[in-house]
Amino acid sequence: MVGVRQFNEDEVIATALDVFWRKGLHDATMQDLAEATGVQRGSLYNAYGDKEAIFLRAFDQYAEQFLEAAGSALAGADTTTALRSFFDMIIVNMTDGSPARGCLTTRTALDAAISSTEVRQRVQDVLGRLEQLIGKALGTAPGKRSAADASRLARVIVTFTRGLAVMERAGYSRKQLKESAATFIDAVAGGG
Amino acid sequence: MVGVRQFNEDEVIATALDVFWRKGLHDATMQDLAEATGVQRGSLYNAYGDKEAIFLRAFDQYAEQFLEAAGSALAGADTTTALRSFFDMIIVNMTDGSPARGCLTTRTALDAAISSTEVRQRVQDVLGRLEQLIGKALGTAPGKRSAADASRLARVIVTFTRGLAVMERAGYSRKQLKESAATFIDAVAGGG
DNA sequence: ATTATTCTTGACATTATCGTCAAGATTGAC
DNA sequence: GTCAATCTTGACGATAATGTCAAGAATAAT
Repeated sequence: MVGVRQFNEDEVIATALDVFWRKGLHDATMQDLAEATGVQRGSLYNAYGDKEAIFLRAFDQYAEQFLEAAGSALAGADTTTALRSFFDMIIVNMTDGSPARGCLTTRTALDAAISSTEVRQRVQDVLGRLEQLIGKALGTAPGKRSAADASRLARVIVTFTRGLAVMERAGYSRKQLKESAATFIDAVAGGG
Repeated sequence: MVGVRQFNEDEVIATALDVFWRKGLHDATMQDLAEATGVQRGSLYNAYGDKEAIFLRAFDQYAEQFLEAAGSALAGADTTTALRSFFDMIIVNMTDGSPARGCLTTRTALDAAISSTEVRQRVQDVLGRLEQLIGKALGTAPGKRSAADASRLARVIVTFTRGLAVMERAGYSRKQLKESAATFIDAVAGGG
């Protein structure tokens, strides 16, 4: 290699992730990325092609972190414990930072109409994998639930997490979100 | 009045609502509004001031329609029936049109970070009123539920509707959304 | 040291949007 | 029919974002 790259790619992607998380794919500009990373616009274009390519890398990094954290949180002894730590993780994830950054996946999903197929695919992929993780966690509980029920319930739970992300954007506090999550868990773990 | 306005304001606002619903507050341009309504940009600025003022009028119209429809749907005999027709209404509302328009409130909530206080206020207001409507519907059921429980559950239900709106944007079909809603209703109405 | 390659930099052209304004058109009131 | 107020129209300037490019800087390999 000659004329070697002057910046650390991992650091740039991590910083880009923060920018996208705070502003969203659509609203973050190359200018924003350049300022945050300290890498000039031209260099970013040279290195990655365009904004979306940077986003995809950043989003992939985010998705891995997120799904791993979800998997860990769901590894509780019983369903209720697993769901409690899972929702705690989710809610902290979206209410962290000042101002809170919200949920990147949800924000990106809402931009669906103006995003490329690749971006939409990434969102679906994360939600699908999350659903799988939850389904597995539900499935391991003492078998009073059928596999089909576990699947359906997993999707309901994923849907509810998306709802929490919207409520956060609408101004609900971490405490309020936690209370709703607790009520939800009681309802589905108790009766479903 | 002299030099009278050449367009019907109600029609313009209704058309603007359609544009905002399809594109979102942020992505709809005055150009879009001008083309859709047949009223020139300059005239719109003259009549309303700016894009947000038009949005607020359109959103208010939307909110009234929506909450009235929600109220009617929730007027069922028992809680389960009420919730079923409510979710049917919600899901049709967000999957209607081709391509589907999604949920305006949810989309607007996600734009929160870049919107004015007034816009955010409108979103909170709709969600709060919806929560009230649902709480009332739950409260009228044979009193096996305390008022506090009904409140908490109402917020959970609102949150779940927001989740459905996100899932719709992520690409889930009307049928899938209805299945999730049915599972959700069974869980909360049965066990909660 | 020289070379060839790659990266960096700043400028450029393009496109889109915003909001404003002056000139012209329209119309109710007298 | 004239007047005065209001609306309409098209043009304008400002700003911001995109993506491209040529010239210069940096460096690994020889």
